Amino acid sequence: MPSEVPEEAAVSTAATVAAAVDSRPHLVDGGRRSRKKQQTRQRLVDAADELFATQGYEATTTTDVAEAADVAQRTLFRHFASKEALLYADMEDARLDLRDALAAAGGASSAIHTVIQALLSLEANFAEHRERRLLQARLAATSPAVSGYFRAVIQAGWEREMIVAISDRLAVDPLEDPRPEILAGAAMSACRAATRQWTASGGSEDYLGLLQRSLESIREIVDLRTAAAV
Amino acid sequence: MPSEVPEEAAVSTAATVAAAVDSRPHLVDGGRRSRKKQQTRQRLVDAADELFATQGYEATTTTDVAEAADVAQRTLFRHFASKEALLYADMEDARLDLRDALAAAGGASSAIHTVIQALLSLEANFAEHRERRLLQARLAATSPAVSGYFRAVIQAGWEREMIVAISDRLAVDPLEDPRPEILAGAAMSACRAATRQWTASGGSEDYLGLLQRSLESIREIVDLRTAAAV
DNA sequence: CAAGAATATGTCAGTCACTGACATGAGTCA
DNA sequence: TGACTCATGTCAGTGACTGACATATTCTTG
Repeated sequence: MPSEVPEEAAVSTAATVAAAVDSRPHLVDGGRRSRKKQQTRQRLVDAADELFATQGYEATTTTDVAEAADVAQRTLFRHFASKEALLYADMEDARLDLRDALAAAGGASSAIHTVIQALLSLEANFAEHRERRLLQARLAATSPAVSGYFRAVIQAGWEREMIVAISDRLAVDPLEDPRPEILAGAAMSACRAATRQWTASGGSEDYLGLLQRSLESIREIVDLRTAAAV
Repeated sequence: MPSEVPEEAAVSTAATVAAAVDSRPHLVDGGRRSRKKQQTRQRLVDAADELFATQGYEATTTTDVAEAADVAQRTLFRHFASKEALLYADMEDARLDLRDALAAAGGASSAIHTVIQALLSLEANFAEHRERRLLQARLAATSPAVSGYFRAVIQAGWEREMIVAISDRLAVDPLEDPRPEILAGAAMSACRAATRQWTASGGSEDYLGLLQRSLESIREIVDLRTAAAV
């Protein structure tokens, strides 16, 4: 078995969930200064999307993006921690949305229901990002750096949100009880599978339906026998 | 939901499993030339382990490792695709072992049983790598690059092996049916959880027992209710 | 055994993501 | 207006990784 690790040993408790809603800098609008900062950020994201889409991910340098956004490369790295973070700029918000959705779905009858309900509720918000998500999927298909970032950062971050919510709800210690982590891992795998199907269809299929079917089939993995078919 | 991707659209079928056993260059021993090459490789791995353990991962440069192994840095990168690959040098072998184990466990009553059986059978072989696995876990805890590599490369590779084996066995298309991927994701999360517990104990607890308990609890994730405790 | 083909390694120069330090200028606030 | 904050520019790094070419060792073949 591979070796892994606490990922971030001290996970915050759900008590912090409600208080965290306001930690989204680009939604608060202090004044001209922060407005300009957000404009710069947006220009960078737009420039990156454009260049990634036309030239490909690897072929685009961070200097290219910075110049297209008419800022110094140094400025790019003051807004984004990495080249990959540019592509997944919207995902930090989505993670906080997931946190809220998990809290809102806390009343469900079982943990798996909470998770499914929360993830499905997110999809409504996501319909608007169709183009961007197709781009992300297409680039992840062709660049190991992108798919690696997705797994290592985005997916891991989402799993952590679920682990906190689930273990809080079950009143278990996620360092002792593996079940929250397993459920979170299964849920994210279901999301990946749904996204793969959706992407393969070029975005034409109904994503919500695919996701729902995929998430529902988590229940079946215990009884997969040779006889079974789709 | 995050966007992801085929990971490597065309997955090989289980038909290739048997034929792949001999694809481990450092086990075949052609003559003096390949023997020397393997010695160089081993010196690099040993030097890396030593330096990573004493100075830490980030503080060790690839040039440090190369010099400690008395080769050029360029030679290091002819043997290993990345700095992280040095640390997880044994994992490529382990993946092939997993492939064999999955084939061997193919007769189990259900897919989840096949997976559990295969993973548990691997643990026997792994007892010998105790030190190295503790090091890997410790470094993954402190370095995002390491934990990211683990998730993005090692774990993803193992999941692919499981997906191929499971979907072959169920005679389903893994691009259409999400269940093999979900099961694989759940299994790897169980492995991570077990490894985390084992690492937290400093390697003193019985890893096989932890892994078994963790893998068995995959069955329970469907029925997690608030009432339940450990 | 003496070429000659393969190939593992060394050397060197280069690319690119990312960072620390310092300067500057626009935005904010008393 | 004047002091203070902070987003940005500039510049000089560092470090992982790569292509190209030279060299030396090993394998092969006549």
